[in-house]
Formats: sequence, C-alpha cells, structure tokens
Amino acid sequence: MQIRMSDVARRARVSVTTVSHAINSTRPVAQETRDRILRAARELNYYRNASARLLVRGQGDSFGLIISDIENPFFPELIKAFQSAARESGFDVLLCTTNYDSDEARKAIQRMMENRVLGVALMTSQFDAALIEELVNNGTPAVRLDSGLAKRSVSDIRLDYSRGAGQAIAHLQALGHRRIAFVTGPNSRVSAVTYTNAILQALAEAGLPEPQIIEGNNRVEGGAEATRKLLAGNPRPTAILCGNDLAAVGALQVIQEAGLRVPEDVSVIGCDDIAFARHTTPALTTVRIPRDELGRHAFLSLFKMHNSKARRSAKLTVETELVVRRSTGRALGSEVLS
Amino acid sequence: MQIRMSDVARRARVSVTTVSHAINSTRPVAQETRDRILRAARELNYYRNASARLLVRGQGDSFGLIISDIENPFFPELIKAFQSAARESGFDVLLCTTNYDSDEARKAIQRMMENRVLGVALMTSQFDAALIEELVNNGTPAVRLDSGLAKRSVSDIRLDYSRGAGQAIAHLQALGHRRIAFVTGPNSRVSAVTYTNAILQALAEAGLPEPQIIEGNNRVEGGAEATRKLLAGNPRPTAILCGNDLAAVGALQVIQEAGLRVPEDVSVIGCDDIAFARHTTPALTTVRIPRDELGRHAFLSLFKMHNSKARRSAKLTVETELVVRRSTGRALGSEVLS
DNA sequence: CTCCAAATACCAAACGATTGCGGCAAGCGA
DNA sequence: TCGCTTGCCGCAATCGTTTGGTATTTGGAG
Repeated sequence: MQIRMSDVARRARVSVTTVSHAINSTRPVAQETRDRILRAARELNYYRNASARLLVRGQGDSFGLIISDIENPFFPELIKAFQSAARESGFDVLLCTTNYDSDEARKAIQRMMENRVLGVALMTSQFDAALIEELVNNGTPAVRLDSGLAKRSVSDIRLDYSRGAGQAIAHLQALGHRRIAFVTGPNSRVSAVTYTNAILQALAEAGLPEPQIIEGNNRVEGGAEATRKLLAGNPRPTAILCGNDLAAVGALQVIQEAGLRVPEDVSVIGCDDIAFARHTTPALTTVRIPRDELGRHAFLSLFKMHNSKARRSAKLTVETELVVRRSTGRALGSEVLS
Repeated sequence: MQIRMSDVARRARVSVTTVSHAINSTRPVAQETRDRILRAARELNYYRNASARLLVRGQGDSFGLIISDIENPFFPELIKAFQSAARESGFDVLLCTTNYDSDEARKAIQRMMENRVLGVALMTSQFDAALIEELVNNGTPAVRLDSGLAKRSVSDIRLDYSRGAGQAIAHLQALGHRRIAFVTGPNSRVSAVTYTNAILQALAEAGLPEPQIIEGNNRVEGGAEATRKLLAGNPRPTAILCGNDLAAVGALQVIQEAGLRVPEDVSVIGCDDIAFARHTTPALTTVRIPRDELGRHAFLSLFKMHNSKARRSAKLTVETELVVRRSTGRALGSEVLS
C-alpha cells in the first residue's frame, strides 16, 4: 500500500538501518551511499511514516495551540507569532479551535494528548479547569493566555490590562470627559471581566464617576446595540469605552448613523488593536494587546518547560498600551481655553 | 513514561484486547466490564497513543488544508467552513500555512504526507506544480481552490469570477461610469490574473473603454498607493475597482483623505467580501467570494475522492456575486434625468 | 445430562521506523 | 605479519495498538 523504508533500502541495496541514518543524518553515511539512498527515496516518492517514527521515539515534535475562534480577528496574529516562534526552534504546531464550545474544547485537548504534543497553549475561557489540571498532572506543559485569575497549577502568561486602562482613562480625563460609558465583553469571559476591573479601578483612581455599564458580546452587532441604548440616554455619554475593537466598530457605526460625529460629539475607545482598527473612520483609538508578544512568549514558555521538565515556568506579564488615533477628542461642553 | 493500554488492562483485570474493544466500541463488551475499563482509564489518565493506532490501522482520520496566510482575513472563514464540514463527517483537519514561501509550502506538503492525511486541499498559488503532481501520483486526493487555469492532474474547485465581474461592470455602467480604473492583485497570483481577465472581458462586452490598470499587492497600503496615483491623474477615474477588499479599504481611505467623497466623487468596488467590508465607511460594494461554499466543497470533494478511491472528482464551480452597498453611486457628471 | 449457540474475553501477529550493539574491511604503525 | 583504529554498515529488539482467530463461559433447548 504505502512505500516503506524497506522499499527504499532494497532499491538502494542497503539495510533499512542505513536508510534511516541517511535520511535523518543520525550517523555518518558514505557520501556515495547516501546519494544512492536519497535518489531511491525520491524515485519511489517516499515519505517517512510519522506514526512509526513517533511511536518508537516516544516523542513528537509539535506543540499544541488551542483557541476559541479563528474568525475572530484577534487570533490569527497570535497564531502566527506562536507558529513562527515554534518553527524557528524546529517545531510544528497543532492548531485546534473550540468555537466557544466546551465539548469541542474537550475534543481539542484529547487530540493534543493523543498526538503526544510536547506542550499546549490555551487561549479560550470556556474551559474545564479540571481538564487543564489533568494535562498538567500528566506532565504535559501547559500555559494559559487568557487568565486574569492566576490559577495555581498552570503557568500563565499574564496579560496586564492596568497600564492600558490607566492610559485610556487618563487620556479621556485630559480631554475633559466625565460622562463615560463602558460596553463590556460577556461576563462569562475571564479576560472580559479582567479588563472591566482594570477600567473601573482606573476610573476610581482618577476620581471620575462610575460609568454606565452595558454588557455586550464582543461583536460588532453587540457594540452597535449597546451604543443605541447609550445614545438614547439623557444626558448621553461623551465617551464610550468598548470591551474590544469589534464592539467599537459597531459603536462608531451607530454613532455616525445617528448623525453624530466622532470624536466631536462622542469619543470611542476600543481594545485589542486588531489590524482593522487603523482603517475605521475615524481610525480607532484603542488599548493595544500585543498579540505577537503573547504568542511568542507562550511558545517560549512551553519550550522552556519542556526542556527543563519543569511543570511550571516563571510567570510572564505582557503589558497593554493605549494607542491614540482619531476616534477620541475633546469632550463636548468642555471647551476650556488652553 | 506514558500510560499504556496494558496499564489500563491490568487495573481493570482484563486483556488489552478487551480494553481496545471497550474504548473503540469495535466489538461488544459486557456492560460491567466496559464500565470497569473506562473507569480505570479515567483514573489512570489514559489517552490513546495516536501513532500506535495509526500505525497499525494504516489510515488516519484527518484531512489537510494548506493556505498561504492566516492573517489575511480571507482565509479564516474558509478554514472554518472546511473544518466544520470535516468535523461533521468525523474527521480532523491538519492546517499548515506557507506564508507565500515555496520552501514552507514544501514543508507543509511533507508534513501532510508524513502524517498520512486522507487528502489535502490547497489554496495558495506559490506552488510547485511538481509537488502537487507527486501528491496525486501517490494516490493522495488533492484539490486546488485557487486555480483559474485548470491543471489537468488535480481536481479543482473552480472559482468563477465572470458572474461577479459582469455584475460589477453592469452596475457601474448603469450608474454612468466610463472612466474606470482597476487596481489588480499581484500578477504572480493566479487568482488575481483570473479576476483581472474576468473584469477586462466584462468591460469589453459592455462596450466600455479599456481601464487604467495599476498592479497592487492585495493589501491596504498597496491599494492606498495605487489610488494616490489614480487620483493624481487627469481626468481622474470616476470608479475604482480593486483586486480585493483590503486594497479597496486603502482606496476608500485615500480618497476621503484627499477631501473627495465616496461615492459622490469616486465609486469603489472591492472583491472578496471579507467580514469588514460591511463596516467600512461607506460600506463597501464588493464582488463576493463565497468562502464557506469553497471550504465545504473542498472537503466534500476530497471526501468523495477518498471514499471512491478516485484520483479526480467532478469539477465544481462556485460563483461570485456582486453585493451592492454604499461605496458605489452615480458617476460624477452624468446627471441624467430619469 | 448433553449439546449448541451466543456472548465474552484472550493470544499473538502485525504495522514501519529507530537505535544499541556488534561485524567487517581498509589503513596504518611497528 | 599482527594488532589496533577508524569508517561504514547490518541485526534485531522495541515502541503501543488493532484485529483475525480461537478459547472459555453461560444459558437454554432437547
């Protein structure tokens, strides 16, 4: 059925042992012999059998990455960073998505384990803590990227929202905003509530009043709907913070459709800094989450754990940062002379 | 090191054979015994060894998908469609990206083959035809999604641009446009030249003059740059067609930054209909490529080939279609009374 | 009580590569 | 010529499952 090493060996008139060594460069093979072998392999269209190889070596060479939704523009950049970090070190990556479904999440973990990945990174909140525990008890390195609450048992890459949040609020305050509204992500998502808390705290520290809060769904439509409610209020907010950029896009749209101007009438701030944030009109001011760093660190951390056989690695923190574009401006009715 | 079936067997006091059958439901096992086995497996944290399984069965259960760039918003939707079609039929998918690099492409194919995928779908132009040939000669089913030129040897899902192109041109013509410019994708990309040809033909059939053509790169910056050139021309075009939506976004931006209005001064039409196309301002009129259909058909086609052991399957065609939004309007200086 | 079928469980041979160990031959110095 | 090193290469055990071919038990019919 398939072409085996022994076929190559026969054609090159050597033993399978030699073929193996020639192909993997695991032992010196006479130049002439090696050539003969490689030629035979090419002629026969031979590809190593990964399972046989993995079976006997007991160790594969790929790391797993589990994310929730590939269509969410947040993830691709993360995936790419993880992937290229892995490739740089000579590893493959096995990608699974959960689509926010805990059953699929379970399958994803199972697939990872059955394929004996060297470690797995997870960025998805809908997650049985128990499963992760098992994973770790198994000795498989794991990192979570989504966690605000630092679970003890798994190494995390902590995403620190406080800096970005602080900068966002300071920015708004400097522009004279006081009536600030906040469209959060779904409260079921850890990262969403972490961000919410960071914003609330920054607001408090700045001595600004509590914001009006509406729970959104981190999608364009959710942001749009929430914004409609906000605009109907009286007095309406002069600035709207959104749980992510997608929601902010919805906000932008609704505000402008209502005949109001951004940022003259209402300022908008997103979160994530997805690629499109710079192409909205006006370009979106947003709290940047450095996904490339996140992805790289995730891999590096896993890699270290794998090498050192440690169950946990040093906790890393990556910082958010406000990037100011054109969707924020001086608050209406705060025409201070300057 | 790892936990084997024999460990589970010992703990449940049965043979490995029975464990295997209990876990895979491949042969009846007494309810009581099965329970004992599954419990033991759970207690021991047992995961099947995929390699051993695959090795002996000779057949895996995943299909491969190779794309060029995960950050291009065109792809995620395609991936998802492919994935969910696969999952519905009980298969996994192995995803690889090439990043437009033919060396990585080679590695991707190799990974697919080494892992004995049941078939592979490719959407990436930078491709050694030779590699694909091999693949097919190996007996591994393959489909290309990017192909305008129908290679003989591989089954294709043909993407028919002519309908969408025709509709786009008709739409523009109806609005009174005659000075039409076209920002193409890179000429190295098959799909790009296919689209270009479709547009050119539609233009000719409509009796419209040849358009001014600028080669872009299918990215925002490319579209922006090309548009700057176009705007500097005299007379400037009243409508700009773009090779994809990303470029169209760049066009939109440049036009509006130049103080012109879309669509009053210049109309813009994109291609792809990425998720963000409906959220640009104004919302983008574009030639939709049905990525979900593309992904689904790709899998289905592979699946069929795999089942029937056929090397080729019926050629499918998926149609593009114009979706009209707000970035197109009546041509300047064509105020016909109606 | 005997016999048979059905149900259940086990034995052992694969699957295709890797790798420790050992063999052979050529080259070299004494 | 002998003995040793060095450079190549092959033998055969091994990895953890699956699965065709039996063996054993059980229950009921004759």
